[in-house]
Amino acid sequence: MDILSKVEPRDSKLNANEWVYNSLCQLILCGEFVPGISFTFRGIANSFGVSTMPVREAANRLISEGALDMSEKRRITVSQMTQSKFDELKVARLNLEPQLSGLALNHINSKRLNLLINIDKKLDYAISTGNVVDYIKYNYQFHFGIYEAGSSPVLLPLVRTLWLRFSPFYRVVAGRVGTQTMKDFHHSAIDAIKAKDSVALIKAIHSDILEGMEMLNESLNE
Amino acid sequence: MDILSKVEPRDSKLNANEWVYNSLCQLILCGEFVPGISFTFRGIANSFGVSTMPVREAANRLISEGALDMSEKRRITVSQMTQSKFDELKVARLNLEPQLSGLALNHINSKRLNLLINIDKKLDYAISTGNVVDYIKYNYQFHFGIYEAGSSPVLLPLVRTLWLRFSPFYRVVAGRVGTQTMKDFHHSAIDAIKAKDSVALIKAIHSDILEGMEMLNESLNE
DNA sequence: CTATCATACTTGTGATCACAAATTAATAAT
DNA sequence: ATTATTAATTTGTGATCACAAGTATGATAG
Repeated sequence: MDILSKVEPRDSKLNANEWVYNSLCQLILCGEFVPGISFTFRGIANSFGVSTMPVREAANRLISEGALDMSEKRRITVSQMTQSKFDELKVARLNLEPQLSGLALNHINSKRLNLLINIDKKLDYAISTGNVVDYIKYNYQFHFGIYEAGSSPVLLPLVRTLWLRFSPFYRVVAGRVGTQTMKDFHHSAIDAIKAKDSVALIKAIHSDILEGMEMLNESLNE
Repeated sequence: MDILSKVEPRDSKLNANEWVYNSLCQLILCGEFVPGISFTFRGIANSFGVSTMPVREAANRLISEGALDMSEKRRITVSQMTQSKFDELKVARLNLEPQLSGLALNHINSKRLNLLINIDKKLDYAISTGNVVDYIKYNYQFHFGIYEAGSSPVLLPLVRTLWLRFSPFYRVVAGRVGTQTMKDFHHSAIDAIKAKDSVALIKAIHSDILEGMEMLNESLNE
């Protein structure tokens, strides 16, 4: 697979293993990977032009975070979604992300607000043109554009692992049902941020997650 | 440091890196490590009698989970607690662990219930004799004796990372204030399990966490 | 054509080595 | 005695190698 073209070039002050880890995260979160696809250490190492060493560190980290699986047949695979995993992801997201957005609200300045508005525009455009990959990407950027405002040392990494786990599944479902049925619930979040209304923001994020996870759950049952 | 004596011997069917990881987790969760203590890859490798390779994988995983820090520029340390970390840990625990116990309740059979009752007895004894290390250990065993009943693939690993993060701090505070002021809020949890009352169990776990974290928070501010 | 088994190849794991960067020890200078 | 400078040592990182265990390939027999 041609990975390097979809990945940011290596920053010289970044360790090789961090570069590989960040790149794999980006690929997962932006919906480039599909559940079930499998890799090998040597294969990834070849794609990135590094030795297997930094790949082992990056991939093992993603395995421990639940984003990748080490199959019993000596292959690294993108985790498949199951009903029980999904139910727990929903519980975790609904309990953590609204809280996290509430903590971040005070740190959202006007510059970041404009950024969010801009991302949301691109999101709307992706929906109207049926661009699934862009939809996944900008939806991610919108949520973490909020969450990352306050640099929460515990909740933010936690929530990131949740997204790493469901993003590949998200990609598949979005690709199947298309973007026509997708709605954009981010406007009420933006309004809440403008009004600096913490309760309203928490509520907006909560219903956004609920709506999205409902949609995913329907696809899981058929 | 003499590590091997406090750690389970290596299971032959376990990879070296898993053995090291599990052992380090056990040491952290049972309060054997104190925040600020520092290691090196080669030092740990020597203690375990393995090469640096499996230690790197184990320690890097713990670093990515927030239990250890790669601090300054070349030392692995047990993370120090800060107020913001603590506040987020409290939020995360209160939002995840009660839910997790609720999911696990249906999978607690009478055998496991007896195990929990037994652990709680040891916990009471540790409190009355002022044995801080045992208190930390049995408190952990009690909570995860509940949580692990239902093998939750998402919430359980998540909650484990939370415990990895606050356990060393817990150890310090408990050592300072002693066990005299500690109360045992587990009886109401046991009653709820006996009655198979999900709501009551969730409430019991919630107040147990709240009480414990309140105690920790006081020590953080002085 | 199918099934069985031996062979060749690939994989993750762990050990070892090279190396630059950082820390520590040692020495010299004031 | 204290500081500045240099040498020695230790550290994490990444590459490479050996190896057992898995997978794919292909030959052989029925």
